[in-house]
This record gives sequence, structure tokens and C-alpha cells, in this order.
Amino acid sequence: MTPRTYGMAKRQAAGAQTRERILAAAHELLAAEDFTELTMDAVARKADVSRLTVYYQFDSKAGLLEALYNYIAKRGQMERLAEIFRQSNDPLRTLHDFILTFARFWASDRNVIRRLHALGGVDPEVAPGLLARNQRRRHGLEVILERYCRVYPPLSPIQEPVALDTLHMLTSFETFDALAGEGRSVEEVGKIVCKQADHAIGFTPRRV
Amino acid sequence: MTPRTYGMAKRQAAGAQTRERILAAAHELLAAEDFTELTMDAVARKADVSRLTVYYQFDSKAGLLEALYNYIAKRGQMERLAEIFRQSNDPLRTLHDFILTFARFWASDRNVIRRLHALGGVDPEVAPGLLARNQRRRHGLEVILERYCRVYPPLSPIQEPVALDTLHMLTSFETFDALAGEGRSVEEVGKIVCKQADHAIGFTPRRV
DNA sequence: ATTTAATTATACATTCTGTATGATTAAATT
DNA sequence: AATTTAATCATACAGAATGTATAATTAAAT
Repeated sequence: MTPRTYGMAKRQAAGAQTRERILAAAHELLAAEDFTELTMDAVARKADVSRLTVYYQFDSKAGLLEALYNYIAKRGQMERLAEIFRQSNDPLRTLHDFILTFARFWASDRNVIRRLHALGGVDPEVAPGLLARNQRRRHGLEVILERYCRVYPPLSPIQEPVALDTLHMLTSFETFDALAGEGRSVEEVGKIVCKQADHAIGFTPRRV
Repeated sequence: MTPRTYGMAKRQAAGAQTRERILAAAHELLAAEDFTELTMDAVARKADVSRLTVYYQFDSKAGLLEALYNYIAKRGQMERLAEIFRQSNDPLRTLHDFILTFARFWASDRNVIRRLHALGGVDPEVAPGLLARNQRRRHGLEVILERYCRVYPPLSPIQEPVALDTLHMLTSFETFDALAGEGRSVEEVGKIVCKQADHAIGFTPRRV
């Protein structure tokens, strides 16, 4: 009942370890061709753990998927985002770094993320988590756009929300997934998105 | 066993009528806030029909969803597409008409289509139907792009597949859904997409 | 009059999620 | 050392949903 925050090293370590094993198992199942095998039972079996342990650690399937998304975000090195904002030289450069960071993240676990998004679109318990992440990405773009408008010619009050929504759309997983197609590299996709994004905020590169 | 193609007016009409009622019921359930109510049982109850009748008419849930997509496409007046290609004046005009036709379709049943796509991403039996539709849209864009390159300065063999994938991405439901946001009109979204599409194929509008 | 398409009733098999109850093991606390 | 408690597991069960099997019924078509 009362959570203790001290001196439970071994127990916490044990719990964290099994959580890790379960997440790895869930990830593996979601990455497989037949991803319908992602059942609580299959996850438990693959993690070599009782099914009840999965419920004990993650409460529900939605909880497991939510945790899985965090797990992937860590592996995709999304912490780098904060650094991008800190070193604020050119807002346009920040935008491009932002786009590339997300492109690398989407590419890091493309199939799994696609399936997680699909599951989030179906399960009303998973949806809020995805929406929150979407909102965070949007807010990041809002900051960048504001910085941009202070340096470059500002957009009209009518154009600004359009630009923001367009950037939000361009940096989405769905956009990345469509552009990556069958084998286009992350860098290529990043370049395409950057070009469209520049156009969306009214930036015209000098003629070649 | 042997399908008869003559003189079964009343029976066919009866069958078609119940199919219609079932599809309307499924549509209504998928449009509701709590769309998890889309069960074969609920559909049957709402259509005032036995649950087995639903299976008799559509085989499975995947079959019902597939039929529902066709039902929506008809209501969304997607037949107009053929006409757009026939009156081939300016390829750029054709592209814009193409974009607007899809924008109107996506808008015609936005919530339902969003949920159908999510279900298609989860259910491997529904996925093929959605993929086929995606391919048809892609092929339409391919034709338009080819016509465009014959009139306007052609794109390099490297740029062309990029342009095609970008157009495909821009005309997707996901793009429309993101840009429409909360209350942006179809025309506005269409304008935004057209602008991005022009840029994707290297078309530069004359300076204002 | 007979066949057959469409519908319905009842029942059942299967698969998943989630909960209830209680036992076991080992770490942490006193 | 004795006790408490976190983590795990076993068994069982409830409930929802898809899909199948079998057979009966109604009305249209032959």
C-alpha cells in the first residue's frame, strides 16, 4: 500500500528485470509477420513468465502497449530532442533536426510502430497515450515556428495555424511510412520532408 | 450452388434490401462515439435481423467491413473520378480535381473512415482490401504525373518516384485527417494539399 | 407440387481479456 | 529471529466475441 522509495534495491531490480523481459517479448511478437499473436498469453510464454505476472506488472493489455511505446521511444533515442532545442542557432536548422530526429525514430521500429498506432486507433484505452505524444510533437513544432517567425518574415495570423498543422502532418509517422515505401533511406525521406516543410512555412531556398 | 442471373427480381431485391439495412446499421454503429459497439450482435440487433443473417450475407466481420467501405465509397460519390480523367485538359487541373475529389470523399465520412482504416491496420483479413484501394489511388496519380511530365518540364528518373510517393502521401486519408483538424473546411484543406502537391512536382506558380 | 434462396432458432466450440482466491518464495523490516 | 510484504505463480472462473453446425421455417421461383 505505502510505496517505499528507499532500500529495496534487489526487489526493484527483480521487478524491473521481468518488466524488461516482458516488454522485449511483446516487442518481438509485434515485430513478427503474424502480429495477431500478441496476446497476453503469448507474451507471458515468450517472456517465460506466468500470465498473471504480466497483469501484475502492467495492469492490462493497454498498459502493456503504453509501456511498450515508452520502451521503443527510449531505444529510438528520443531524448536527443531536448538537446536540439537547447542549441538554438538557426530556427530552420532546428526544424530540420527535429524532422530528422523523428524520421530516425519512426524508422527505428517501423513495423512495430505501425501496429501500435493501429491498435491505438482501435482500442479506446490506448488512444489517449498516442494523442498525448502527438500533442507533444505539435508543441515542439509550435515553439520552432514561433522562433522562426521572429527571425524570418513572419506569417500572417491566417497562415500560421495552417503552417503548424502542415508541419504536424509532415512529421507524423503516417507521412514517414508512406514516403519510406520499400527501401527509401531515412536520410532521403528526411530530405523530402524538409523540402515540403520549408515550403509550408514559406521559406524559399536561393535558386540553384 | 448455380447462380441464376434471370428472373429472381423479388428475391434479389429482398436480399439487397437486408444487406442495405445491415450496412446502414454497421455504419451507424461505427459513426457513434463508442465505436467498440461494432459487434456482429449489435449490428444484427440494430438492423432488426438475426445474427446469422449477417453471416449469411457477408460471411464474416471482415466481409462486412469490406462491404461497408464500398457502401461509403458510393455515398461519397467516388464514381466522379472516372470523369475527371476523361476531360483531360490541363494535367495540373486534373491533379487538383483529383485531390479535391478525394478530400470530399474523406470528409464525407471522416470518423467512420478513420475507424475503418484503424480496423484494417489490425485485422489481417481487412488489410488487403484497403491496400488494393491505396494502389488504385496510386495508379491514378501515376497516370496524372505521366501526363504532366509530357506537357510541363519533365522530372528526372530520380525525382519522379519521389514525386509519386509524395503525391500518394499527400492524398491519403491520414494527411486529410491531420490537416482538417477541428473544423477546417474541405476547400481549405484541398487548397493546402494542392499547394504542397504543386511543390512536390516542381511546379512554381507565377509570382504574385 | 417441388425446389430453392433467405431467414431464423438453438446450441456449441474457441479464443481472449480480466478477476478472484490462495499459495509460495525471497527480500526487507522490526 | 520473527514478521511483514513484494513478486510470482497455479487454478479456476466469468464474460464477451467470432464463427460453425444442425435443423426448421417462409416465400419466391420453377
